[in-house]
Amino acid sequence: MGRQSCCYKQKLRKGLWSPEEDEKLLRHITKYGHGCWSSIPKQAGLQRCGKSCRLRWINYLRPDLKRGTFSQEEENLIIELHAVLGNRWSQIAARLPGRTDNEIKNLWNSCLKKKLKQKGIDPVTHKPLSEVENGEGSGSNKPSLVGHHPIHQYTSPPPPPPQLSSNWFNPEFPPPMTASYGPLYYGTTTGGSANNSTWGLVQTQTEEEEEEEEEETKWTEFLNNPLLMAAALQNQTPQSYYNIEIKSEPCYLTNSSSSSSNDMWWPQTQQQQLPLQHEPLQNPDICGKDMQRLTAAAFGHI
DNA sequence: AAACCATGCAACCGCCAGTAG
DNA sequence: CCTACTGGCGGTTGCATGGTT
Repeated sequence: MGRQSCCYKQKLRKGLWSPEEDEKLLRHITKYGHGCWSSIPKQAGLQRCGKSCRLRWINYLRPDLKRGTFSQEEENLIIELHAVLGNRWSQIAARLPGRTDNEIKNLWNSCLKKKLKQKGIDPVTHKPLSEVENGEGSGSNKPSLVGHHPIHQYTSPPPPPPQLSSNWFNPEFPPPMTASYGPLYYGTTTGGSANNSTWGLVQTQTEEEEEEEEEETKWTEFLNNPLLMAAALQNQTPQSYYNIEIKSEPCYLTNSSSSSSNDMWWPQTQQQQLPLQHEPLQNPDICGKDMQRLTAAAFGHI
């Protein structure tokens, strides 16, 4: 309410982009790279703010964007990643080549949420709705762990769950409510190939509340002890964590020292960018920046 | 045919973190 | 240290479009 946007202050254009504006921006970035976004509008002859240009480029003009409807696999992946990352759209988008965080966010809000509800799953907690309803007012004032799932669930997965990722929209999903299901976990089945890594629901042991409390203490300890975390991270296979990492922006700008007019910014191919199964684990990141800081601390970078 | 409604999507807003001066 | 600036992110809004009454 209080303050005006940058566009207002500078009397800049707002609203939908015209094809002419698109062309100007595209031509400019193609030729010079984006460099400093705030200076782009001037250089490109646009009556827009830098932020607006950046958004337009990222969400619409980028040449590596995959337009069109989401495949079933993509939808499933988004749901699975959302269970772990919560609303960290940019990190989710980093796992889906050619998709933007905005696109994914829109899909989630307009479509996937509904689908999950229809399946009886709470889109926020990813637990069965019945459980969520019952759980309310049960005296548990603990903050939701969605998007902040304890790392040990990934490093030491329980036995393979009954449901795998591809079953999200099976007619038989969700499974019969005979058991209580906790947060999603990701794990690698023992003795199998790396391809046996699966997502699934953790069966919680509601009767063991003491143990739960102990687990929570361990988790707090874990978070507060970078060395423990670092050890866990180092034990990861590339498939663990689903290769979740700090947003891996496609590299549009090469090292300025080696840049030429031809190689300065064009995006990597999708294959280079992120084949889930082949990319080595470089920046495992379950809890985003916080985790990054902690792991950095663990390795003595802080 | 017109009015109304629902939906999807593009873009804006405001906040935050990082960084340069 | 402090401040201003910038880029990035998630939440939200508003418009266009298609479907329904």
